[in-house]
Amino acid sequence: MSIIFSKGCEYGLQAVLYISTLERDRRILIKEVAEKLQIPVHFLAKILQQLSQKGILKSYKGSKGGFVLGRSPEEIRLIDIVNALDGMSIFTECILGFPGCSTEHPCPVHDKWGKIRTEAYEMLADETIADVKEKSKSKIASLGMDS
Amino acid sequence: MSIIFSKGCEYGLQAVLYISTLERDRRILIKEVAEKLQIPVHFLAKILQQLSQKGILKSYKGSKGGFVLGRSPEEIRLIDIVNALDGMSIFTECILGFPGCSTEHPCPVHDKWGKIRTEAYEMLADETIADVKEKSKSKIASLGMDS
DNA sequence: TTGATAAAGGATAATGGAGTCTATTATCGA
DNA sequence: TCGATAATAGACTCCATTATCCTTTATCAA
Repeated sequence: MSIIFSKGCEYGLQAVLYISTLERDRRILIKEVAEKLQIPVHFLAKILQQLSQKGILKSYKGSKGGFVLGRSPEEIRLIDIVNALDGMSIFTECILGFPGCSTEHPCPVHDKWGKIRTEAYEMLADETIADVKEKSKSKIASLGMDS
Repeated sequence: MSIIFSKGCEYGLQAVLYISTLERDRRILIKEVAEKLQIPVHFLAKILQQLSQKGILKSYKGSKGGFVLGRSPEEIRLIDIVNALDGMSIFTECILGFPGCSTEHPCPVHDKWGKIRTEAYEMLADETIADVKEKSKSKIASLGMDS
């Protein structure tokens, strides 16, 4: 087993991307997101909750409630979502698991992995959900199809 | 939480790197590796066992037993160890967790992530444990020091 | 042949992520 | 004001990873 992001983080990324493809002011129900993306509702509820607390989403309780983006899509970067849900440890910890991996005491792949990790970081930090809106739309549109 | 490799895979990589820094024909005890790298012995035993079954290590039972490399260090690539312990799913699965992510139905970061993932793969596939032997030595030498 | 050694292997616990369930709180509309 | 709605919040279950323990098997040396 190897993973990049936790399941919750994957779900969170998908959910925010989905919401970003809809009308900006429409309040989206957890249920709708869960059904569209095939995510367990109660689990998704937790995740959207965290994203609300971090300001990435904004939630409204009660009837006519639901979720909207917490700020404009140009101001939500993929890294914000990752940071909110999984934190930044993936960008700081040694890929080989060695303790104290640093410039002074680098692991055998410290430099090469550092370069790749930086690229990954920059990708996530450069891309806003506005940037990928159209790609998100077509990917989500493909989800219903028989695989 | 986000991880690249499982704990077992990290330990396996560290262990093989450690063994590679020692005399080629010396039989290394699990206990020695575990103490040097601060890995739970019994857990490490399982991992070295798997690596033996895959031919990356060779084991000898009984007194004067222990582990040696299963083939020459020039023929053991980091990716071999990863493949033996975690498999290749990290190089095939969608980073956002979308099902059916492919050229036909790419996720929003399919191309960019694909490029980074390929670089990561190539790094692990290029580096043999012979290549990183000296770096392994100095990293492992630094482990005892007070952090 | 026997005792000591060390890996193999199976059974069992502990931990944490993933997922479920239910009660509570806030909001809307009638 | 009341009932319906929907997010919030906490407790709880489940399961895979991580870790531990113990018995068996193989090997060496005396």
